[in-house]
Amino acid sequence: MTSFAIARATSGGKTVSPSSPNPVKDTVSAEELKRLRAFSRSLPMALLKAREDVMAGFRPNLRAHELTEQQWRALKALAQTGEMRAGQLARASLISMPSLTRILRALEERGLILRRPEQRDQRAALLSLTEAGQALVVAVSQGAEERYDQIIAAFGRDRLEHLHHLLEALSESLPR
Amino acid sequence: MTSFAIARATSGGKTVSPSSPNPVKDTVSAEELKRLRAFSRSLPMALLKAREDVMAGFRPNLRAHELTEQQWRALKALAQTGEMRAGQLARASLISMPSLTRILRALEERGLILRRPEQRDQRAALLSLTEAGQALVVAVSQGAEERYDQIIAAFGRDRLEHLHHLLEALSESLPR
DNA sequence: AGAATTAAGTTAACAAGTTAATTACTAATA
DNA sequence: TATTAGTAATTAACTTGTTAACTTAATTCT
Repeated sequence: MTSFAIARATSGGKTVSPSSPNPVKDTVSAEELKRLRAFSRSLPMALLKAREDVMAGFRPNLRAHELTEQQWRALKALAQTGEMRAGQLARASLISMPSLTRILRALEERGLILRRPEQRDQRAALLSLTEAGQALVVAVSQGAEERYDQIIAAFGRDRLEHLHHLLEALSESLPR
Repeated sequence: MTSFAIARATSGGKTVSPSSPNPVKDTVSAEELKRLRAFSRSLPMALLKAREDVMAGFRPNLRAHELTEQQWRALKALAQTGEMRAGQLARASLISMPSLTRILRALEERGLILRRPEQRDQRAALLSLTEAGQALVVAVSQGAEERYDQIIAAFGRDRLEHLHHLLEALSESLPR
């Protein structure tokens, strides 16, 4: 409705009409704006929306255990790999080092993880789950698997597998 | 391939050996922990990683224009749809209302958007791009399209299309 | 060995996500 | 009409993402 159309300085359209009080500007017509790539074809948006929709089903379970999504990712990675350094954990859980520092502080205060210095490299610290941390991971995992069953039932196991493969191929095909 | 049986801490493991000084606890063996769903099969993680990898190619362009990712999403949605209310914009750009409030404040201070009250509903405000905002969207879009060309070249147009369809189907198939 | 360089983590500052509470207005109902 | 319920947007409090600067320890180089 609203036409934010004015004049187009760059393209060869008609010149500013004599009655126009404004000089030529870098303005864009509404038509031009709508010719831009639609949001529906934005890959980052599509990935974000899919992730939001999927996570919506997991959040209640995490909340019930007083865990944020990122805290859960860190615990899960430690459970799967065992004792590891902060840098490793950051890469495994897709959490940046500054965020991880804060998250580990919270998990440590809750008694879910342990840190112990490494002999070889005094800069590094080795991280691992406490028994309470291990028990929590198991408990949360049970709830999470139920959600996975829902997703598989609704979306189909084969399509889910296919999606995983496509996503992996996408990441690998991208430069960098 | 991988078997995704859940580790069951509560059920039938062996009982505490007589030599064990500890009473029965909710402990979990390392074996059990590693039987948990692998991160590689976590759909939220796969979507997050793919999105990160894709966005990595867009960020330099955004930074060059002093825009955060979310500011860009808001501007882009306004460009595509035209004047709209905050609630609409929040849904279109996948930004929560509290975040959007802050983002709009920043964009307004930079002179990229306008707000005007709506007659019918005095609570609502109508948002639109200023001419500067329109020009910025066009400029950023040009850089973004170059990245899309890279992605298509590396991943393939047909696979990209296929991925879009799968993601849409996933969102629609999920409950809620 | 001593100086410069590199690496692992932390801290700082600001933007954004999440949940809950609030404000201001509109719609619905008695 | 007055009361109640609902809606749009903002604010508040806390956690996380992002970039850059900084600290400390290990490595390299002369």
